[in-house]
Amino acid sequence: MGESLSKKDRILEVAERQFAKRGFDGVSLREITNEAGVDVALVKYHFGSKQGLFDELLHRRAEAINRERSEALDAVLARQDPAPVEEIVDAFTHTLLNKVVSEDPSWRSYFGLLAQVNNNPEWGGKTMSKNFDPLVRRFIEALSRALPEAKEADLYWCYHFWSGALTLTFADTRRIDGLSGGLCSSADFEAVHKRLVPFISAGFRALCQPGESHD
Amino acid sequence: MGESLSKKDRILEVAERQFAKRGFDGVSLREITNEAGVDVALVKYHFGSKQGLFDELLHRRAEAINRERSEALDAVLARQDPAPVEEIVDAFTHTLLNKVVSEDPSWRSYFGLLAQVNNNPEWGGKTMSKNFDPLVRRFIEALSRALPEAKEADLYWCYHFWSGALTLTFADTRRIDGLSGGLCSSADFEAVHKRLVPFISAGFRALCQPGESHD
DNA sequence: ATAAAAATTCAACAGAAGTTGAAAAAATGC
DNA sequence: GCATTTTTTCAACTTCTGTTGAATTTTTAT
Repeated sequence: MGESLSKKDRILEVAERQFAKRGFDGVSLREITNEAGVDVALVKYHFGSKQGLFDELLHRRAEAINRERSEALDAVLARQDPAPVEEIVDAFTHTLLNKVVSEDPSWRSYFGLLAQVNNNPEWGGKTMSKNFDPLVRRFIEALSRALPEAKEADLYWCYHFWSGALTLTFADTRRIDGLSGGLCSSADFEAVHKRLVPFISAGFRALCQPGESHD
Repeated sequence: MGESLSKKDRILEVAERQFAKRGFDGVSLREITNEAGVDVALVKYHFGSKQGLFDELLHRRAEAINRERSEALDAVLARQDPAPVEEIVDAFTHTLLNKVVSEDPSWRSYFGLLAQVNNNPEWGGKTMSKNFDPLVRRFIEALSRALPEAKEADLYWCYHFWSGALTLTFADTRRIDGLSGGLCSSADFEAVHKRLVPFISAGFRALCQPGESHD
């Protein structure tokens, strides 16, 4: 059989892609189940509800991400602690971008999903926090050692900007393609990786290193 | 009289707030018209369709924003051209943040709306481009003069990161409130303003000033 | 082989969705 | 005051929404 995925997995795969593209309310269960070639009722059986399906999507890859990122941070800190800002920022970022560049395309859908969630004013904050804040705190602590003069609030705001930049990247709106007249491509995640780390690191230093006065 | 707005304007006001909070597909016309105290059919009469209402919302404030930002840039460049990166970045940013801080709360809804649009993978890129790209190009040209060694692609990517950071701010997800243990507040746009400009400016310099080394 | 459990299908409901044509009301111009 | 246009209401119609109970098939374990 060419299609060896279970019906449950087919639902997950299609739902991930469609939710990422059109948002939670922008896709109906029937659109998902039709594309997956299964009955609508299976959603209730396997996931309880539409919201249950969405939550499962979000959760199932979050642990893997958190583990990989945590290990990447461990590796950096094992070599040197405090570590350079660039290396900490890179540990947080390259895990995601590598997955998008090299591995199966479903990861790209997942990060698109995260982009939707991260910018959702209703429940996005809570959902992101539940899945990722413990890990983020580890990174911020590492950054706080790398930038010993930093005020804590500044570190959180820097992370906020960082998160926004990364998120818009994963949203993959193709706006930059037209804006740049074809010079840049929204899907060129290698180009992003090369630039995001120094960009964000410089931002952290500017706000969190002594001598820079911002208030 | 407390309520002197026309029915058309009441629809616009409620729709702006609700779309910003829950997205285009997350709100029904009846929720909007009920809250506004008008008949559903008025949407078709005044705006043609739900999409027409949304487009009108987006468009009606875009021109004012573009004009103000353009004048802010003019003022900076009149004083000095090439202008310092910080001043150019600030001209782009403070127009929005000032409106959110001081003026009527509907602006905050509008920027929340922009956050929704900017991260929409389906039609967000096209919509943002149509409304804002000509102005963005002016800013990028000014930045290109401020950073004469910059490669063009780097400038566009820097703008992309910048846009993402600003956008997540306007999404106002309150994630940072919990993450920071109450140290930061998602709604504290003054705190953002104080930090965003140096953060983004440092990013631009890091990527676009080749000689500058930061280690 | 058979009984129990898991997975899947079927048909439907009850409500909500965007849209719409026609009638009524209000505002406008003369 | 009357005719015309603009605005608003009313009622409905399809289509689609998430959800669900019961029946059926498939798998698993014995």
